[in-house]
Amino acid sequence: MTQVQDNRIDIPALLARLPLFQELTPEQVIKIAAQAREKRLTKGEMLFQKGDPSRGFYVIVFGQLKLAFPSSSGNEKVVAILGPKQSFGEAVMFMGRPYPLFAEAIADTLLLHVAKDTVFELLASDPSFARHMLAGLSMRLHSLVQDVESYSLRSSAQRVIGYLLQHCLIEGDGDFTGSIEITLPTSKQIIASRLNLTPETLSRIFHDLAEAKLIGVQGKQITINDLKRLREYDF
Amino acid sequence: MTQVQDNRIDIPALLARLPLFQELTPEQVIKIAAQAREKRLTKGEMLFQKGDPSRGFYVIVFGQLKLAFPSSSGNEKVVAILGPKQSFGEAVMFMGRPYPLFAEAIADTLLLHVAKDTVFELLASDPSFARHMLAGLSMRLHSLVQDVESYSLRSSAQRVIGYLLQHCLIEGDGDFTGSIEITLPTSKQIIASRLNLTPETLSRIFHDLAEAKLIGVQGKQITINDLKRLREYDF
DNA sequence: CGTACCTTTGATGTGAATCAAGAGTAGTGG
DNA sequence: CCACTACTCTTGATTCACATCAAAGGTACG
Repeated sequence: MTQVQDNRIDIPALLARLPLFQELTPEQVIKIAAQAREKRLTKGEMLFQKGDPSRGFYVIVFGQLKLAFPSSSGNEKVVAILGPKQSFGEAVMFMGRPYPLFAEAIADTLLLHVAKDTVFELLASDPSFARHMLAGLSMRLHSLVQDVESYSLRSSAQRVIGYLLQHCLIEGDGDFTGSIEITLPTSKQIIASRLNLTPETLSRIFHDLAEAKLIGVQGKQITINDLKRLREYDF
Repeated sequence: MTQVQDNRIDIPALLARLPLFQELTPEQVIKIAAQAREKRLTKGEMLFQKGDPSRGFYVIVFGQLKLAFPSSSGNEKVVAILGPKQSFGEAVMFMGRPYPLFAEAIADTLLLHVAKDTVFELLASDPSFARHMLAGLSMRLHSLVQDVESYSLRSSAQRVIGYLLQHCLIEGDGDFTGSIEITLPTSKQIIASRLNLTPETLSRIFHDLAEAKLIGVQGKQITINDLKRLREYDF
């Protein structure tokens, strides 16, 4: 919230820390920063709708947003929950097609928009940028493939466990024998959709896992009591 | 089958026709061709297993193969059915991770293997190659996102219809008012898995659509009688 | 021409969605 | 600070789409 009020942010420094721009020269980073557009969103605001044209890609400075498919029957399918330092929209930009999904801020958010032209100039001048861009898209592709595997081969409980385990790796600092604390990044509703579940089903799964003493649930705080047994919970 | 016996194929000419290599100079294409390795597979043979390391990517000259996840319970999940001129394995190559799925020939197949080093040299020397590679990965990402949408938002019948409609666009040559013939590229078993269905369910859906006079089914020959009504079949 | 696999058809089972209420929990304004 | 509104989350009863199980044709191919 302190930064929201601050209109002057050190954009070059911020960009230079992103994996995507890691190997660029300071001059290149400054050039991108100069050409990038700031975009502020308040919670609940739409960044783009499905079908909108793409003019570049986005980087999240702070805040949080979701990428999701709209659906006739009101319920939507969340594909990704994104936070600071994450970028999105690259693939759509390279294909010159309209967005296949919509983006909505789920917290007050500051974004940088990097224009297509800026990217293409960089690609032409710096092969290492191309490699990073390719690596970035490859990662995205890989995790989507993982999602497809989850959706088609795993039960709802297994998907929830997979989600928790993935977030252990990020948050858990070495302490693997004891209990691990996770803070859910957003509402259970949104997480349920991300896991292709209804909120009711997610709630029941948390309940069952808690009853089996595998985890503890207290609002957004999840305690993993027995990592080993959770991994093997394979019914 | 005639080409299988022929050990001399004009590889440069073949490569030059691929979208990926479209803008390369003749010299570059010849260089790739010289460094590419031929790989022959007979129907049923594995190209790589889940977990194998990647040393480059593949291009299909002729034949057909499937990319799929193995599953403990024997049943597998087919992610892609690939044919001539299609490439695969780029993303895994760029990430330096092992394959997340396996590849199996579903017909006698000839592949070209382009080594990682070759790709990286090209990337460094030709920005247009980088753009094509990025466009290629973006397309792949886009279609995976479509798959995720299908799996999570559409019913089994809708997925089957979507599959048929997609194949109309490729095979259907303008004649939109009359009936359109489609030849399924492989067995119904594999197509069912690709659509996240059991063979039984796919069979029943074909039966229902045929009963409603929307399509005709005769082995691998599918006749679409009423494209308009098929598109609107939304139950 | 027989064996092995693909495909169809029918009967039954089940995981997760849907429907329906109630219990937190969080912001809002008087 | 407390009541008011609006969500979000939980819990239970019921339903349904699709899978599973079982068995009988078809089809291909050695």
